[in-house]
Amino acid sequence: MSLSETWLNQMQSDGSRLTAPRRAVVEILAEADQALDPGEIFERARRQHPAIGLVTVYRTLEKLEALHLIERIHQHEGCHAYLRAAQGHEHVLLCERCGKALRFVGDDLEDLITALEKRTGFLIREHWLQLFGLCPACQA
Amino acid sequence: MSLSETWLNQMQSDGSRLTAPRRAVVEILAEADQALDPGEIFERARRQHPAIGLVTVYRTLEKLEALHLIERIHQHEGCHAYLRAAQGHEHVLLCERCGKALRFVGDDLEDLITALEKRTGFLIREHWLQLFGLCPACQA
DNA sequence: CTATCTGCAAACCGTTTGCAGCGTT
DNA sequence: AACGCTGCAAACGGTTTGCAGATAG
Repeated sequence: MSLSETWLNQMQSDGSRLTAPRRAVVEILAEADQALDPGEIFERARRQHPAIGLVTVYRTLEKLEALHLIERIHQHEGCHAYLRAAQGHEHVLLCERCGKALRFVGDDLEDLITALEKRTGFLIREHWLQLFGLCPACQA
Repeated sequence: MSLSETWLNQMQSDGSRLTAPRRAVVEILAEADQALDPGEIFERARRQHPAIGLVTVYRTLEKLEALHLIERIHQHEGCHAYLRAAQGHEHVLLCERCGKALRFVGDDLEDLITALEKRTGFLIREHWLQLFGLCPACQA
């Protein structure tokens, strides 16, 4: 089963209806190898389903985010792009030039976190780690 | 010399003029122990200088950011708050409840980054690390 | 004296909301 | 048949811009 089918099933179990514009948005996000903002998603969705409205894109994003299937990615240029959500301890590596996004697992932070908790008295509950650079293709 | 004086000097060297509304904004940001958004800065600046306009806050933020004296902090709730810029390899630890921000130095990421570069072919040039939790006061 | 800065009002633009009709289940 | 979904248009709210007068250097 493809990722978009899985997402559609989850949406349906949640009480959502499966409509053509929604399928278009889900497919775009499930297949994307980079974070996309609402405008970009709208533009792409339009190619499959020209009648779609931007509002439907926003509403579908809201639902997908509520189900933790996608999440907002923060970058220098803005924080309005969405990507498949991290699973477990995944973080993200982004190409600064083409936007290509790669998720990776890497949790060597335990020691740092424990030391900081001791030093600052904070109780640390979450961490964000993002790496930026150039993907192989963009180094050329 | 206090931090706000240092910042004001840097602005002046850059060709900016030192005006009362600007001094108010600079002092607020230099002294803040948490990230503040334009509206919050405006509200506080107003107390010292009631005639100040929101626009001046935005324009001062722009200058301070261009001089790398402050930077935008990204949080779940939004990405519009500014904090004293990180120096060198500093990262940030934020209290989810009161917003208190602490900068810390902690760079155990070399190994992770080298391993990822080898594995993905990316050339990694930057990383963001943010920790979230509860400060000592907010744990009570 | 001159260039920069200021506050105001208006323009902007991405996002959200209200609504009447449509489509899924 | 019922309820959710759709696109449209209007509302919204934060940010930016144009401008004429004020002010730092």
